[in-house]
Amino acid sequence: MRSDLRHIRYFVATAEELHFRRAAERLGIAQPALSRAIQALEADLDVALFVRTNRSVQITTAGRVFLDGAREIIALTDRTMEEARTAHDGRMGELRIGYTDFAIAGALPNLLKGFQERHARVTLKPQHGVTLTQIKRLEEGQLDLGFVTGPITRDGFDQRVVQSEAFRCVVADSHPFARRDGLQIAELAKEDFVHGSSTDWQHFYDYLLPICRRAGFAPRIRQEAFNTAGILGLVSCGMGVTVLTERVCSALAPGLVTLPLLDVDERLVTSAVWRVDHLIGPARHFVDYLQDLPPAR
Amino acid sequence: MRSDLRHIRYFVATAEELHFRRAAERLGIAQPALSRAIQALEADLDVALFVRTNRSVQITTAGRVFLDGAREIIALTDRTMEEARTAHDGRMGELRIGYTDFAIAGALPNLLKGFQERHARVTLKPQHGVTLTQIKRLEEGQLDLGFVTGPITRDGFDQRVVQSEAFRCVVADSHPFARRDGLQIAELAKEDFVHGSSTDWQHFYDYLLPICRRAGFAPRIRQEAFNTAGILGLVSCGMGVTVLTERVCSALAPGLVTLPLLDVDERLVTSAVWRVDHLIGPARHFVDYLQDLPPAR
DNA sequence: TCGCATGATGCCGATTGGGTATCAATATTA
DNA sequence: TAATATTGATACCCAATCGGCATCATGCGA
Repeated sequence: MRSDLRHIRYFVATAEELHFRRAAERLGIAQPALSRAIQALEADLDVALFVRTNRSVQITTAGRVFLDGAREIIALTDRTMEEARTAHDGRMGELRIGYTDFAIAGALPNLLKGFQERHARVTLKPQHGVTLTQIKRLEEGQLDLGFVTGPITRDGFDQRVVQSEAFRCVVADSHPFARRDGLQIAELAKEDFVHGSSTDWQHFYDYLLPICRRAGFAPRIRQEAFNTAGILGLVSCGMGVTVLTERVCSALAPGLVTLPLLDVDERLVTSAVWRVDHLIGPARHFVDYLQDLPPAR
Repeated sequence: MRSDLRHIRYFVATAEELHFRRAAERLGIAQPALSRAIQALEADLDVALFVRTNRSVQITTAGRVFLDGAREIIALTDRTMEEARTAHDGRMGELRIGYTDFAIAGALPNLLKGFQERHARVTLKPQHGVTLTQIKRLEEGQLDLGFVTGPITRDGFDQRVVQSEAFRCVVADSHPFARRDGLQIAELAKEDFVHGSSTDWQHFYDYLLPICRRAGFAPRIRQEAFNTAGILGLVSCGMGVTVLTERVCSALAPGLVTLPLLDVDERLVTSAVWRVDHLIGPARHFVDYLQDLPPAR
């Protein structure tokens, strides 16, 4: 026999009443059942918790020690269950959010702030990851929500567009293009490019390549960096040019110039994505929050 | 269905393994039983704790919240049970000890100190009480051990003598008797006596009276006080004389003189007493400790 | 002495817990 | 592509546990 919460609840009532019939009434059971339950608990512990006669019930020293712990166990159990329910209905718990460089440079900070103001008991856990990594982690249940590049069409996933950005060319301020107001994409054909690492930035490259192809060239990538900050650093050193999006370019360090690509209408979309079968707890509230926002421009 | 510790243990194992067959093996039950138990727990909570396919088991946000609490509940339960056992076998817990003025002025402090050195996890709870009060509280289970005056012969009680004291007369240093080396009890016949309150000191009076009666008088009590300190205070103010015991008199304040009663052979005994049916936990260890001491002189 | 109060025990039926067998769905392998 | 393996869920059945009613044993008070 393993002692259960039932036994512990029966014990607390008996310890408080010190009278088996009254304790049984309080518990809504018959006195013999209570008598046997306490005996079973004592047998399991191999400890006398009460000294009883047919006239009186007294609690032992061990019983008093057990009573302190028993009250804590019950309180902790009730609290744990209540917190699980609260987490289930989304009012508390962790929300693991993945984000790309484009998301964190754009709409995401304000989204997180707005949501956090509405759900103070939810703990946001932002985790950087490129799009493909986020998708994998969503599948594995390691992320609740992702902010990724481009529309995602995948079974079991749903999404909502949260931002849409024009492409921009970034050059060093010493570059001949720096004094221009804008460029045609074809003018980059002979330039050295700086880009992200071939594994992590494959997804972004798959958006950039068709744009260049239409102008008759493939970007000649001479340098790779790990993230946008690294890319921009290499560009400002004159190692080449790059193409990023308007939000990433909106707060440039000195030494860099951003140029519109006048003949490029394509935009880079950032979407919030989630697994439909995992939309429970705080994630459900976040998606509700997103749906209530005006559409992204 | 009320969730039980069994469910909580099953849940923790499942949350740690994230695989029902392996968790069931670890718990020593069949996988279908585990499946059903987790479902029952989820139904009770009305919370999804896992997202399961036939390929994978993932824990939900609510599941993770519940896991934190579940681990605490199990640890607290195990600890509480262990402490109850420890208290039962006497290694820890409270020991409620009653004492008289005679006990605390005599052997008791050293006894408590000696026991405490041997049983550091036991908390001693000394509580002053006159003999009759202590007996009542032992019967009610409010005390574990008493240090009372005189031999106690009462069904269900056992005892051991811990000290034995001669009677002494105490007078103010301005009293004519103060320059004497000793007295006969009959010399007190005409004196005003200071004694304890008639209710609380009845038990002591029942020892004193036969001694005076044998010398042909009953003490003429003119003043009452609540305890020995009060009695001695009144005596030092010249309000009368008193008869106490040697230990209480051993550290007198200025203004008081102690005189042996040369023809009184009776001694006042202080005994440790306990209920035989209540000799469990730390009380048992204390009594063992007393039995190991040399007999009281 | 009798009546009452109180915890323990006996007997029985209902409910719960667990095992084996099987199913449904998916992934892997040949 | 078909066969096989894996995995959680469900069906059926039996054993164990829990709780109720009736009764017993004991002690106290009128």
